[in-house]
Amino acid sequence: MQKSGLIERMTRQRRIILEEMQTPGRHLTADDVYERVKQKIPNISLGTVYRNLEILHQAGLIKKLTMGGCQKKYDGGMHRHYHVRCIKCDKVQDVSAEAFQDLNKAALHGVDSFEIIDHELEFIGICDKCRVKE
Amino acid sequence: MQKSGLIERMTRQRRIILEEMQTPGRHLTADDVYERVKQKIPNISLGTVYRNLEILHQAGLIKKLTMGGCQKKYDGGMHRHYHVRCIKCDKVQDVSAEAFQDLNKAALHGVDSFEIIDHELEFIGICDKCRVKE
DNA sequence: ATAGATGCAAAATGTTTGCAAGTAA
DNA sequence: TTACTTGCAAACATTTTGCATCTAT
Repeated sequence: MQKSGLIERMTRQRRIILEEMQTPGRHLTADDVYERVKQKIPNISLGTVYRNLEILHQAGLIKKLTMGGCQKKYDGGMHRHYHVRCIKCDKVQDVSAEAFQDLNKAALHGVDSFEIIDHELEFIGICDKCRVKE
Repeated sequence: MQKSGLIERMTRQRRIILEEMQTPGRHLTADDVYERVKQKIPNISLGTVYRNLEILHQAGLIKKLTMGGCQKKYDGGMHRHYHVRCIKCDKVQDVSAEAFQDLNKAALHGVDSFEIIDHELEFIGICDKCRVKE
């Protein structure tokens, strides 16, 4: 992870969303964040949460996780970890990410009760065009 | 990848969807599949496509890709490859998956014009509970 | 002062579901 | 024959957007 942009304005909403993301609770959906922030700013709108999560993500301050499903999840944490997802019931379990030469085999050591079948790996970066625009 | 179940009935719709998935075109959305299959079965419904993609996925015959965005994509291909996604514009490019000790560094060799920032890795498997049910 | 941010509500997008009719085994 | 599958349409869930107002710089 690395910084790749700066926030122009730090509004109350944005600051509190960021603070909320930096606490240990992980894998928050936009709606999770909305519910949490609402306790401090009762009239914040869900649209604002979405807009800010995207901005914070693009600034490199939080991660946007794909997590297999449709609903995106956001993670303000820094420590690297992976996930196993059950092909049948969609249950997700964390995998500690250490020394993985043979990825599938290594995953077995970080997880119990899962039969590993496959994995998906996606790199995140900035393409030429967008780098120029910055 | 591996087989992990069998299809009970092979309807015309299911067979043609599967055939369509086995051609080289990759990263098809449900709607892409719908459009293609409609050329052979004009009155097929989108719901049927969704239902069958899920069934084929659970049978281990096709992969369901997360791909970062909300829209799920399906891949009938067998050869392993990864993706780079631009954090800004969401452009996706394939990465050939060979010898990657240091994953981010290795990705650089499979891709041009991207600045790699991070990656997401997700394992897919079957959990205890679901294995028992089978 | 003003570019950017907000709240609200409506729209767009993607996916799932209930049901009556149809079909593979 | 019958349990599974289909097409259709409506329902759902999630995310995005337009706009008038507000606010951090």
